[in-house]
Amino acid sequence: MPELPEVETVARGLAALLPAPCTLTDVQVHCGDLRRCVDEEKMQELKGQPLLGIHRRAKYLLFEFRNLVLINHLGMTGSWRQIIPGQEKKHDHCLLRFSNGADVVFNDPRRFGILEVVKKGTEFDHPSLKFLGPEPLEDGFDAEYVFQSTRGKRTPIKSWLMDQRRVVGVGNIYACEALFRAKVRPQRLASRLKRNEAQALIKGVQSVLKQAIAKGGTTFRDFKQAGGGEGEFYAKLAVYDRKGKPCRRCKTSIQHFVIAGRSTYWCKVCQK
DNA sequence: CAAGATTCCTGGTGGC
DNA sequence: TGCCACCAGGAATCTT
Repeated sequence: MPELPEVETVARGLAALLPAPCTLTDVQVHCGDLRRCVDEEKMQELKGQPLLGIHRRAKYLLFEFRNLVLINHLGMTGSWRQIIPGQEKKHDHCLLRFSNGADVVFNDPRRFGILEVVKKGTEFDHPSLKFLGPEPLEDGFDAEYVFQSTRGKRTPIKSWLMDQRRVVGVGNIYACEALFRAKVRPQRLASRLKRNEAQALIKGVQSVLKQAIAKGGTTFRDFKQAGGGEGEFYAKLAVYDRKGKPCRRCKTSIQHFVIAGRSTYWCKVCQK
């Protein structure tokens, strides 16, 4: 599922397909019924705009054009791929044609994705982006921040980690993996996190995200890179989707239960 | 007010 | 083999 490493991988893949200078020459919205209905008129305003860059903020992709920004969220099953005309598939929602000859298509079977055009400069005022927490791989996500902002929070640390207002980009898979690396049980209340554990958690989050980016993300069922390739981090997972399998550290059987409706995996020996 | 539950959606899977 | 219940989960919305 697209979390930070997967979205970063897609951003890099698209940037490679669409190097500057590159202008959007055509927009086709085939089926705009995503989580929020795609505003086709606004999408058409992108036509003729030079593409200046493709960036990631949290789990959002930002296509920066001269005057406008296309905000895209992959949801659960969103993917971009390059096609040659006539190669459209089921669940292709939108096609972007560029002056370098590249046609890229957004496909999303489960339709949890978002495509929205906003004026450049207003993208971070968008309700979906306005209240996002710090990037986990940038300054601001440090032990002091984690320790202070978990005080008084009577929610499991795993839920805290997945709350995009606290820190962005961490979803179910990497929350499980980061907590394993930090040796902290996912069900521990955030308020009970000690200072040294906050430090360990940061290290766990950052190390797993960096390694996953290096492997092109994790393909679990759906995720595809911009080129259609699969992420190779699945083989490196320590706990996620490993119920009953031996812990890579201590050989104890990996446990599975549900926290806040989300599948959770952990080692009862390694994590305290 | 915060935190948990529910909702959206489709394809893949496992059980019978 | 066919059918069907169930599961996957990011984020918005609802409920407690």
